[in-house]
Amino acid sequence: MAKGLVVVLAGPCTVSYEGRASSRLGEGERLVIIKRDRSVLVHRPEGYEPVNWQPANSKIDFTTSGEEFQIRVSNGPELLTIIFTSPPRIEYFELRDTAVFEMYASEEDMKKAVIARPDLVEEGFKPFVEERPVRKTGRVDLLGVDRHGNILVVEFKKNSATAQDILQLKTYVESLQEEFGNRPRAVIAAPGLTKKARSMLDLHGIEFRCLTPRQCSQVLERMRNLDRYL
Amino acid sequence: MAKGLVVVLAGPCTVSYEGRASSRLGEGERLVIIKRDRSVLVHRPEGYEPVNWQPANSKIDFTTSGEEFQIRVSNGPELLTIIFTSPPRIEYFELRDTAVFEMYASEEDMKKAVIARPDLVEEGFKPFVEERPVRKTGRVDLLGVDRHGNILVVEFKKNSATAQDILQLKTYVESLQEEFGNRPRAVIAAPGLTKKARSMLDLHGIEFRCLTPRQCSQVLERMRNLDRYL
DNA sequence: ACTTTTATTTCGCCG
DNA sequence: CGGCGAAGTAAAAGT
Repeated sequence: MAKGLVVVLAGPCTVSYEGRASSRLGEGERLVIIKRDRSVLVHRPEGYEPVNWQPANSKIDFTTSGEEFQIRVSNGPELLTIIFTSPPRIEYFELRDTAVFEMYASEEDMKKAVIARPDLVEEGFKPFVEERPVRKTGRVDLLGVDRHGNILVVEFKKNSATAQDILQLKTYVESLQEEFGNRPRAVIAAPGLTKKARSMLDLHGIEFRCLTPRQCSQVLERMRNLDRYL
Repeated sequence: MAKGLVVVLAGPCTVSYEGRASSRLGEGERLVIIKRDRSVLVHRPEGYEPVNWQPANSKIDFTTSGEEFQIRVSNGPELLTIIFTSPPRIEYFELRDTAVFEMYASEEDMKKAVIARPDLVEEGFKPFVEERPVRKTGRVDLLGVDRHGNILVVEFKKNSATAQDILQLKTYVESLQEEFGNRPRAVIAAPGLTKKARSMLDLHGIEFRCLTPRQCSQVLERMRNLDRYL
């Protein structure tokens, strides 16, 4: 098996798996993808998931006996066996890929949505500063006042807020308390909370507002449609 | 899943995704797999998971502009955009696959095995009800009586039972206690226990029965062989 | 190294 | 259609 190569085999095969569970798949035509990290995927012609697989760094053995071409992929106690009942079509792909995958926080969009519709955080909320610097090296996502004139800071998270998120917001609140003379209200706006984060809310006097990136993108989409009419 | 054309494109591309979240992937060579059910997978040369994807029944549009070949895959609010910066190599695979995939040794199978051989949990155990609802939104895997006529509930886990599993079972026991008037015995049947789970057993009055998916699948296999003789 | 938590989870079942 | 639970979940983060 040459290095840096992705191999795709296509043909009629049976697949069996023994390990944490067992599975059997009778004869049919599938794609078998062998990546250069020695991970193996067996894909049927439909569905997102591979029907069987083996993770990276597996031991891969090829055997031929008569018409049959057999691939054994083992990883500790896990064994995947693919038997091609007639010779598969084989395609080789030399893939160079060094790019970094970046999952973008849509927190920017959440902020935009809340600026457009402050009631997403709380009825009567009036935001007035974005990305307000705090504590030498930090920024609070959004700062404003609530309906009673209390200062209110909002931190956005596109995934469930973690314990660390709560702690960070807490340090911001403490800094702002020193700066303003009294303690601002703090709201973490996120689609959820990890268990630990939930238990920390009361302890640090931080409030939670459930806000999903999905809601926010819908708000923004509605705004764009509205803009088109004006 | 009778017959299907699966298309594999390979070449230098950038990938972006907008939907529940957002992602960006700079230029690099990948495999793009378009299945017959209009699901799309973008695979890098390493790793089990596709870096980006779109599920079955997506809307797929192809556009060419100059050197660029663009694929837009949309599914409701989700949009995946693949831009090939130079023409990709394209391979077509006609795959016929009608076989039935069979998986053994799930939690479901553990339950089946115990119903066939209740002594796997305990001598004299008589199971009565499967998946009995409890507590508005929960279900206890198996409910029956022990040799002394005490109600006994069994929860199956195919991996080592966790602290969370113990807590869940505890809440079920408390609910059933309210419902039945006295506290049922509770057994967690799993191949093992995490350290924390072990320390919680006595505390919450829950019993542990070591039961592996392997044992269970052997029991079921023996039953199948027996059926063949009758 | 082990446990816990997350995920564009996917997938299936059941109401 | 939504909500919940299982998955050979895999992968990442916390302990």
